[in-house]
Amino acid sequence: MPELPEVETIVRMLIPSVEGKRIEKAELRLGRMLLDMDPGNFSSALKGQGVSRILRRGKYIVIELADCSLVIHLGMTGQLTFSPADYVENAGFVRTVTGLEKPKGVHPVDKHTHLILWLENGERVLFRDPRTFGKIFLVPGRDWPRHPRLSILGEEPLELRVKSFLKKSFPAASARPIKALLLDQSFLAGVGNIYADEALFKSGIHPQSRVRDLREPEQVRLLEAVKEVLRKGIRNNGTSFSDYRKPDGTEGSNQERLQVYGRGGEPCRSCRTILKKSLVAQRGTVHCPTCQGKKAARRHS
DNA sequence: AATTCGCCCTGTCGGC
DNA sequence: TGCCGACAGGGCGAAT
Repeated sequence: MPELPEVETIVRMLIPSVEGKRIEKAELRLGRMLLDMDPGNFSSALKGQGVSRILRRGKYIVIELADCSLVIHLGMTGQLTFSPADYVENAGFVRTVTGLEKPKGVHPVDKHTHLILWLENGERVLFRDPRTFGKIFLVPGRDWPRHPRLSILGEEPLELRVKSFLKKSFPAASARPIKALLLDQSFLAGVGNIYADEALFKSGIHPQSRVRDLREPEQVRLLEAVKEVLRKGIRNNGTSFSDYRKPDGTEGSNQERLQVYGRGGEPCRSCRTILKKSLVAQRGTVHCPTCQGKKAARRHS
């Protein structure tokens, strides 16, 4: 599922090929992906607009245009790809510098392709989402930070200073499991199930620990771990555990470097204990009973 | 007021 | 082999 590192990777890779270009036509193929707007109005609002800036806020992709902003959330299985002018739809083979090859990368337009932004010269931005948990909406001008979906977002994990953030925003009396807090987008914007489990493992904290039971050193360790696993995710171009793809259609590589997510029943890479899968805050959760137990907490202090 | 629950959706996988 | 239920889960609005 696309979380902060995946969305950041997509944005960084889209910028060089899309910023500064003009949208000739917007083709919305599944109306219910669009929020609060008539699909016809949407297409006419986008037509002819230049892309001035592409950025990320939490897990949202913001595409600023001349007089409105197109906001996209990829949900669980959303993909945003760039299809170059010479991309051949459904071609069995394409001619490349090394000869005839099957086209790689960008997924052809299929029944899961819900939005096509046609740029000049036949270039396209494709939004594809098999499970349709994604969302598309339009915000007037550059006012997207005040849109209800974005205004509730907490701080950007990679921009905050840990100590002052904790002082200001850590709900020290909360009885919630710490993992629920990490997933709460009004606390931190952009952390999802993968990086929450990875950060808890890295800091040696049990996902079910109550927020109020974490002492300051643990809080600091956890937030530093969040930043580290997110930066590592970005370095590796995101985690292609299932559907996530980069804008060129290829996979990231962070899935090869995960310590716990998706590894329930396998041995811990650190201590060989069998990793335990459970349900925490209604989310599938994997942790190491040894590295993230009470004894581990003492070991870290 | 804080927290949990139910729902949306479809491809994939394991069991029989 | 084929069918079917379980599962994956982000975020919102309702329920507790």
